Amino acid sequence: MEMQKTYNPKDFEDKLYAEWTEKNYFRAEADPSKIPFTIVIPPPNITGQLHLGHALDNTIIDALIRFKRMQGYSALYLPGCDHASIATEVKIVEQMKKEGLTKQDVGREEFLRRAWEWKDKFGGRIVEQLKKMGVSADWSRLAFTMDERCSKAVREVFVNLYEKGLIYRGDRIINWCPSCKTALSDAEVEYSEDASFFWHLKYPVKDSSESIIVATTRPETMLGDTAVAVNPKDKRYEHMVGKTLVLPLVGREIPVVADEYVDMEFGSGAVKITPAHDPNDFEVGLRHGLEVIRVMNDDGTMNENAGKAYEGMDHFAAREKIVEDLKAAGALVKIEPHSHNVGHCYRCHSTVEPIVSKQWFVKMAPLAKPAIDAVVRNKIHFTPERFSKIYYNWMEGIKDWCISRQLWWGHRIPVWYCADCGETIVSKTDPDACPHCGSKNLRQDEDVLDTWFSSALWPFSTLGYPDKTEDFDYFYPTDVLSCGYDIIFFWVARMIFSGIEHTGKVPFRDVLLHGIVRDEQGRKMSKSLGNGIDPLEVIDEYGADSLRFALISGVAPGNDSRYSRAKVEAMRNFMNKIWNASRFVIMNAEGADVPDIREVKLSAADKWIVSRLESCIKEVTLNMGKFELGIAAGALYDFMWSDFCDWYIELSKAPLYGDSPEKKRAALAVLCFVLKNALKLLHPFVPFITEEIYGNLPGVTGSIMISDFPRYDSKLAYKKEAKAFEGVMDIIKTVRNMKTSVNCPPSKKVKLFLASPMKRLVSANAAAIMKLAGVGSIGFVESAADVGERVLSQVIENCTVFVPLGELVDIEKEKVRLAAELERVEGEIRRADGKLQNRGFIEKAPKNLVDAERAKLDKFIEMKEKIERQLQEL
RNA sequence: GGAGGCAUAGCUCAGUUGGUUAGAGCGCUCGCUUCACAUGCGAGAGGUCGUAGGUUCGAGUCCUACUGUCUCUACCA
Repeated sequence: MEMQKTYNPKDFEDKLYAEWTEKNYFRAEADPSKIPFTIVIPPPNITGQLHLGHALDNTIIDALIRFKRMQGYSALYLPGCDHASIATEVKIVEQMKKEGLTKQDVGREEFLRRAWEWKDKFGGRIVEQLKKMGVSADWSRLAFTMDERCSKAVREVFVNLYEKGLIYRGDRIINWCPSCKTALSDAEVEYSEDASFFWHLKYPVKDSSESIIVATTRPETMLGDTAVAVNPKDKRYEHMVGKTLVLPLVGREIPVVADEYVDMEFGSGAVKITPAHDPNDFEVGLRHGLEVIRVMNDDGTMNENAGKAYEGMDHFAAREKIVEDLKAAGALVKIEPHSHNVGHCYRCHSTVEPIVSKQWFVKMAPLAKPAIDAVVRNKIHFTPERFSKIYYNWMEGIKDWCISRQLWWGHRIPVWYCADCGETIVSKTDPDACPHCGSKNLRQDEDVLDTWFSSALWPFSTLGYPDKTEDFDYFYPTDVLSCGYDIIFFWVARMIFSGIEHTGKVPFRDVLLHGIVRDEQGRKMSKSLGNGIDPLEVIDEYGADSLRFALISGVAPGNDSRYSRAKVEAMRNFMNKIWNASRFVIMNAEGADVPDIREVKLSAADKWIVSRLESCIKEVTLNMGKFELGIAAGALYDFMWSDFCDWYIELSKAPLYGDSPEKKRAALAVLCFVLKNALKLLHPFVPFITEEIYGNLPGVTGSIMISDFPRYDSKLAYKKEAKAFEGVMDIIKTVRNMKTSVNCPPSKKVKLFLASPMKRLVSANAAAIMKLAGVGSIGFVESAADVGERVLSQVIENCTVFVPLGELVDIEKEKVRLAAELERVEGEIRRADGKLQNRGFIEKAPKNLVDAERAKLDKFIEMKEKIERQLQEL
């Protein structure tokens, strides 16, 4: 088959993916003769399309999966999507708004119909995007958080937790989004420093001329005040404690209480207490038995408790009016600018109102303890390690998890209330009648569960839990969990305690965290900035492999990275390089009989590249194991481009186009051997191009994705030979350098003279030296004088290089250059000598390092002598 | 308030348990119609590794403080 001159991924990416799918290569079997290796996808939200963060996620995971699959594991990449309760619901509400409809207009049933329609559309789109990326996921196991399997797990878990007393319902302060009209968990609130004001209010003491001043950032909540608190140690207010105040505008009589919570240094040292609308005040209220008066409705408007003047007003409007009225009543002391942290809904960004509400909660303390333990005892390991500290920090201070949401899209809470006897029924299956009174008049809880409640079960709900399925037995616990560090709390932590609690096992052994993919200027990609990148567009322009390699190279675990078109372009160039190198090999191998490298006599250059390949195998394998994919990718980039293309392919041209059939056979054998193995090493990162080329290699059958990953072979390491051959390479580099330094065109052939003990090696590689350095003849001499012309000379390890360049040589310039060189070498001698003079170094450093340093010193001393001789001869 | 990250070439970043003369890509300079590739080839310039101490035979790497910067987290009304 003819290969195109340039790499054109569109010619084969889709075709190969279809072939892989058709041949069922992605399917992982519960095969007892193999070791399982499992990763579950961080399920993308069905709210929209994939972005570069997903692309990074999936590149990392797919690389690990393909690597393990090639190593003989039964590698399962389990794909799926998340229903993303609140996020999707927001989208659907928006969509309906365009039609002039609200949730209430269409009703629950129709709303859910629309949501499923949305799911089918976007879920399908996400799957297509993942396929474009080349992800080798087992689509036969495609999961969705609201499918039957996962929903069954949700009910199982809810009921079990309830029965263990770990789920309860109660009135607590929660975060309320007035726009989404639902409760939010603490994790779903984002704080930002907003400019606002501090309103100082004066509350008079009953039947007295005294008053107390309090400051607030939310004056409208004063309607719900049921006390004023001061610090018990505060001398200023000692006499006030126990007195009664008259709440302005309302006229309610409220006590002054003493509570440690109050910071004497802050504000006036007196705090108005609104138990219904502030988490701290709620706690104070509990301690002092204060009344809880809600003055706001769920939609953020004031309710009847706020009084007729404000009822029905939005709280922001009410705020203005209340401030006006307070001012008129003489209760407003002053207003000062103040910036403070305000919570916002993570989906719609409205200001979150803390309010008292009846919600379902998960009791966290008993769940957090074993989850912390699992990481402490290294049953789960974080990469990078530092994230375990962040995990501990959060887990140790965790509060109960509010799991009920006043939404429709999601898992409906499996709780029913009997209208006749008031019984609460919590059940895995829908009950027909009240077990207490037999009434059929049951009403299911209206609310759904936090979307993260089902995500928390993902590693086992997708594998069949609670049923004891073959998949569950074989693939669970999973091996690696890879995702961005931004969802440690939302997801990773919750999977850990859920896995331990419900399956008795940690859900995965390794957590591999990556950073955020930012834009070229280092900004987060976001809708509002319009700086998001669609992976599909990048793939369309450069191919999936280029994108994958760009995302993964130069990136360390846990570190943020920047996306730039230039980076992708550079990697596209690398793909083109691989493509053309392969084209070179295949063209030369065409029609020839390519032997195994063990059947041919290897040249020094051959042994060198094979040696380089072996160390590359070692480095890639090692770093894949440590999740250092960036390092592995970098090693491959260097090996492929520098070692294989720039050096070996050029070196191979001499035997390839020479007149010895034996040497040609050997070179061909090595070219094919090295290329084939390099492609295998590259395959986990760039699956398409490697598969396409692999199929064109002579004598190769089958797919690269199910071939064996290369194993380091010490018999092919050729350490000594490789090192020796580097001497030849140094000669070539030196000659090139010399020619450039006198503006001699590379194509102009020069005569080369060497004073070298490596005479045999040089002679054996004369053809390569002549070709790569642009040399016409090679001679051996003792010193520059033997050449008999004006020469440039350069002392390198084991060798002095002389190139007669006649008139081009400027003696004075040459003297300066040599003097500089001498200085450098002398510097090295001082450094090495200093080290060796140091008794501590000799005694404490490893012996091989000391020996190496001695050898180095000898080498530099020899070089110094030679350079001095050159200078003398000039 | 608490915690964590980052600071290395003009730019973007690697640098594995401390150990050769600190690397890459992009950019820059010079030279190349070399029969795989100009999405290329060769040569080169460019860094006292944020500052100050410390540990060590040895520090870009470990410790402490400081400066700058980013992020997470938290109940200061």
